[in-house]
Parts: sequence; structure tokens; C-alpha cells
Amino acid sequence: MRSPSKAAPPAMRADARKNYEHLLAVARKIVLKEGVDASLRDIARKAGVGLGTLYRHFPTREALLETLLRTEWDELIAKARALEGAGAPDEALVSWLRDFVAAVRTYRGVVTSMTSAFADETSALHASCAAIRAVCNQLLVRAQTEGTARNDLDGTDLFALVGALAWIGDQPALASRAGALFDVVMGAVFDGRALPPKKTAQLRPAGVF
Amino acid sequence: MRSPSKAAPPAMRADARKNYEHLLAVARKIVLKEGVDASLRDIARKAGVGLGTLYRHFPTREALLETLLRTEWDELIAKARALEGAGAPDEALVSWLRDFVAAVRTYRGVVTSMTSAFADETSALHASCAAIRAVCNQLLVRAQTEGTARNDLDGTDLFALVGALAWIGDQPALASRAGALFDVVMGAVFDGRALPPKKTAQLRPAGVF
DNA sequence: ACCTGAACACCGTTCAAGT
DNA sequence: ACCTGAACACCGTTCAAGT
Repeated sequence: MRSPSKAAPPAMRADARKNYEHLLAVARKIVLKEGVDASLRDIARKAGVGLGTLYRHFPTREALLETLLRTEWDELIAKARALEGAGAPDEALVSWLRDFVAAVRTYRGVVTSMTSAFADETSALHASCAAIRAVCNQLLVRAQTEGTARNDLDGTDLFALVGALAWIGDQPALASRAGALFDVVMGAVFDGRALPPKKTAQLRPAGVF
Repeated sequence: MRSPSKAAPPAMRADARKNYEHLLAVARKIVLKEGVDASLRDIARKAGVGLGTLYRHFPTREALLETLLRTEWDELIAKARALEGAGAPDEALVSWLRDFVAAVRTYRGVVTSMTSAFADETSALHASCAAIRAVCNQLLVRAQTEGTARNDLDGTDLFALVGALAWIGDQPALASRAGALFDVVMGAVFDGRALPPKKTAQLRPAGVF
């Protein structure tokens, strides 16, 4: 009669599941405080569990992060689906991106982990990254065809910009301006109808840098 | 008759100076390849020097980075001075910011070190950060009063945005778009004459995020 | 005045041995 | 089937001892 513990792993012996659940709770608390580079040893220690146990449940640090962020990913994807057909395309995209930044900022440094996982198919975070990028891309395409999003950007560009904003939020010295700068950058993503071929033409050299 | 080795430390015994110089050269090569988190132990080892020697010349990792970037800082400040009176204010600012990003990207991860040093007066990088921010601010103010830079941003905001772009450049999966995204963000910094009080008003909620 | 390297307290990761 | 912790190869940092 036990309720199906959300996102719990498949068949698992009772004692193992208990370990797993507790480990995850402790890990969440520690990573929340220390960020993604928290000591795995410390997590195992504080959870009262052998190091090997942690490693079997989460063979890599990314696997642990992936599990810690499971809920956030699911909510982001659900939200994207909800926004897809409804409301103004531009507002839908911005609203979703804002949530994305908030989700990524749950744990300090996670945006850098995600970016690494982006191009690394062997990473436990890769699948989530790809899924997130896919829904992001859909929202973007709609905002480009039906809204005013500039069409010289793709999903990866948006991911980069929003990741960069999350990075700002991760820096204590800059975090207080993260919200305002989010708006500034969004202003650049929607640069007005039909987008003139070179909005940034005044800036010249471009390219190399 | 020896030429005054540029940026060399003050009085120093001949053998010590030789160690110092060689250490720095080896460190440069390694940090260039490994980024700012390169193993200090490894640097000392490859330089054929005791660990203590490295620590006396560079009591902290930041002190080493500061020395490695000395040239870049000086050039950036000189360039700012040169740009100050001359040329179009907007172009001057953008051109300088581009150079700033390029300089920071010399060593992977340096932008995060700088940002930490920003609010930490005890950091060996702090003075350089402050100096850089100061000249950045001057260029910004001129672009705001004589050019078209929006005036709801200050030097720290610009530092954050440009740091974020450098962060993008540090991520292998995103680096190829760093140049284009630099232009995109610059487009948001110069949002046209006299700046309407709310260019991003369409985006609504603002604030919290 | 300068240098060395052992010592200490940490890591991440693996894997034999236990229950 | 699951767990533990020693073992290994690394860190950063300090500091007594050497020249």
C-alpha cells in the first residue's frame, strides 16, 4: 500500500532503497549549500553510508546531479508543453527561460555541469540537457515565426545566453543584478518585428573576437 | 647593464630571480593548457622547484594569476586611456569590451576568479579588478553621455555581462558562438538614442525572477 | 636569503572482503 | 544482493631543516 515514491529507482531491496532515499536527502542538503563540487566523501560520511554505496547508486557526480534535478527537469518540460499552444509566443518563451534560469540556479555551479554535458553523450546529464534544449527550441521557433524573436539565434544560442545569466546569478558579487540583466539580454533576443538584417551593424568587426 | 626585466619583482637575489622567472614561464604554459585550476604542485614539479619556493613567490593562486595577467591588465588600461578622448564613444566602449573578453579568455576560468576577487579586498586580484572596472566605467559613462549606451547600467553590470560572455567562451560546447553572442548582447547595451524608460517593458514581471 | 620536501589533512575512485 | 572501508594516487598548505 506504499505510495509509489516519485522518481524512485526500479526494483530495489528494502534496505537498499532506504539507503538510497536517505543518501539523496543528505546529498540535496549538502549540494544546496556547497554547490556541485561538494565532497562526495563528505556526503557519504554525513549520510552514514560507505563510500562504495554512494558510488553504486550514483556512479558519477553527474548521475547524482541528474537525480537531484529530476523534479526541476520534469517541471520545466511540463511547463513548456503547457505554454506551447497558449498565450503570446514571446511572453511564453521569456517566462519559460526565466524558470529555466531559476531551476538551474537551484544548485550553484550546475549550469557549468550542464554545459559540459551538452556535448558529452556519455554524461548522465546529457539526456536531460538534450530534452531541455529541445523544448526550449520549440518555444523559440514559435516566438520566431509567430512572435518577434530574432531569427538569427537557435536553441543553443539561447541556452548559452541563459546559461550565462545563470552564471551571473552564481557569482555572489553579481547576483543582485541577475534579474535586471536577464531583462536586458531578453531585450536583445526580441529586437523587434521582422528583424533588420544587421541590428548590431553599428558594432562592426563582429566575427573573430 | 641588464635591461630592467618588465614587471619583475623588486630587489631579489640572482638565484631567486632565476627561479622566479622560470617558475612563471612554466606556470604560464601549464595554466594556458589546464586553466586556472591547474595543480600548483604540478607547476612546481615541472619547474624543478620545491613547493615552498612556489608558495613564497606566489602566496596564493590568485597572486600567481595576477602576475600571469599583469601584461593583459596593463594593455587594457593603456588602451582605455588611448580610447578615452578619441573616436566615437560607442565604438570605443565596444572595442574595449571586446579586448577585455579576449584578455580574460587567455586562461580558462579566469573570469570566475576575477569575479570572486571583485568583492574580496584580500584577494591578490582585487586591485586589478578595481582598476579594470574603473576604466570600464569611464568608457561607459562617456558612451552614455555622448553616445547611445543605455543609462540604466553601470560598470558592474557591464562587467557582469562581459564576464558572462567570457564564460560562454570558456565552455567548449558554446565557444563557437561567443563572438556572435557578444554582438547580440552589445545590441542590448546600446538600445538607441535617449533610451525609452522601458525598452524591455514587453517582458513584464522583471524584478524578482 | 633562499630553498627543499616531509607532514598533515583532505580529495576521487576502485575493489577485495564481508554480511 | 548489498554494504564497507582500506588502498591508491592525487590535491593544497605549512613549516622545520638545510645551504
